[in-house]
Amino acid sequence: MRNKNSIIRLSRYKNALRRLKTMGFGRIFSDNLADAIGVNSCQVRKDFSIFGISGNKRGGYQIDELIEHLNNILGKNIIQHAIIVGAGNIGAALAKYEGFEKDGIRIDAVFEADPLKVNPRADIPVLAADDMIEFIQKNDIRIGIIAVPESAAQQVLDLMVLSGVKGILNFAPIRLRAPRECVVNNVNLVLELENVIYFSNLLEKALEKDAQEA
Amino acid sequence: MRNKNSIIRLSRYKNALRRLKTMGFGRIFSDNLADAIGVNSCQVRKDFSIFGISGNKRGGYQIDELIEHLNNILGKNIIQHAIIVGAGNIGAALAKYEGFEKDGIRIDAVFEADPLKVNPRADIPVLAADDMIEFIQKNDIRIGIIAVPESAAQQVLDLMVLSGVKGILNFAPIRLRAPRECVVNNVNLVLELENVIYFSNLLEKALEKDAQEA
DNA sequence: ACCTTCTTGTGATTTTTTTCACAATAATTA
DNA sequence: TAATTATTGTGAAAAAAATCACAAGAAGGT
Repeated sequence: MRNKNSIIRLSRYKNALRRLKTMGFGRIFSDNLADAIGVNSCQVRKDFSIFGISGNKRGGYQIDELIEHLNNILGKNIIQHAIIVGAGNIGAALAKYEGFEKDGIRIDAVFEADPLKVNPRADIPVLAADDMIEFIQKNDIRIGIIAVPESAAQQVLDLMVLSGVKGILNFAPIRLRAPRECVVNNVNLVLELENVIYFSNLLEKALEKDAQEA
Repeated sequence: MRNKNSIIRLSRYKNALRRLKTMGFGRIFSDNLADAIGVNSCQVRKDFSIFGISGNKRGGYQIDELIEHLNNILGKNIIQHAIIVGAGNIGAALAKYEGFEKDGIRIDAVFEADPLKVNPRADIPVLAADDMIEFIQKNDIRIGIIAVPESAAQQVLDLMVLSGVKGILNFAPIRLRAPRECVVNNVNLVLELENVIYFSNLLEKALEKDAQEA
């Protein structure tokens, strides 16, 4: 785990590679890939170097091999099973999102506290929250997605961990506490948007200033 | 812009502060705040120092003042108007998400290419994609959210920029090209989940190894 | 077969970010 | 009011990440 960011980039590379492949490329150079994800080419080579991926001097990298290699590193050559907790806006959208399946991630079920939203016959079944622990244990689920309100999030996490979940993607806008043996990754939508607002304001001010000085 | 991460943390602080306030706190120390968002206390003080926020030695920080100050820095003392393009799973969920409004971000409209999904009378109106440029210009919209498929994303960005949008939050899983005067922030849900999978696998292997060695 | 050209792979360097450590100082207590 | 204690604010140090720069080695040309 030499660099936490490099692993995020590996996923990006894989994405870009898939696109480049459909565009007809069979091999690729570090600078093409760098362009595609917006970093510089040594970054690409260094990332590959860290994970022991090697190419061919002057010949670049074979795309198929590269994707295979990345999938191995990312644990994507086996289908990954996950559940979502919370069938609200975000939870429901994630359940319907096709992007996961395409990437070897299967959402096995959604869990929801509101009995009116429970629907075991849906394409992806929406089950009662009380059945979560049993489901996780029976199906050996390792990955959970939390899409419940802030106030319920910690409790959901605790139950997941208790049942054996090892990795959690959390959409509740709050920092959750998890034991060492469980990884938590947070996505905070408001925060991402605030970030855009801040930097675009900043940029606008900087450009105005430049214009005045010129 | 001394440190790109510090601005992200400012949003997190603000979030935590709101929570701490509802819990009855009136003032706060750097180590409480650090705990709340999971960093160490010098980080908090250094972040504040960078943005000229100061507290009271031994007295800590007044929460109300601090929130006010953060809102100023983040440009959140004025309501920020934004639009969403794409009324699919993600776009629709974002439109319904209450988190934005609470934070002074108003979604003024959603734009959608599919005429069947257009509904100008919805709570947040869903308008025809062709009307986007005019809407952005008339309403002086600066912030756009892209929630369309990968294949349409670049085109949407280009139109937004052309119309005057200065900051974009992109949910399409692709790197978009934007001119210097427009900030783009990417959220890639599959990638976030892959990250969880990678690190939880890694952790599990590491723990197994520890157990064997012990 | 040799020369030229292009691209990888990586140690060294630079830049960025985080953490340390402690002087300065406000609140609290005696 | 003086002594004590807790907490800030920040330069300096350490750690982490990105970039440079170039030797090594394939591919293609002559």
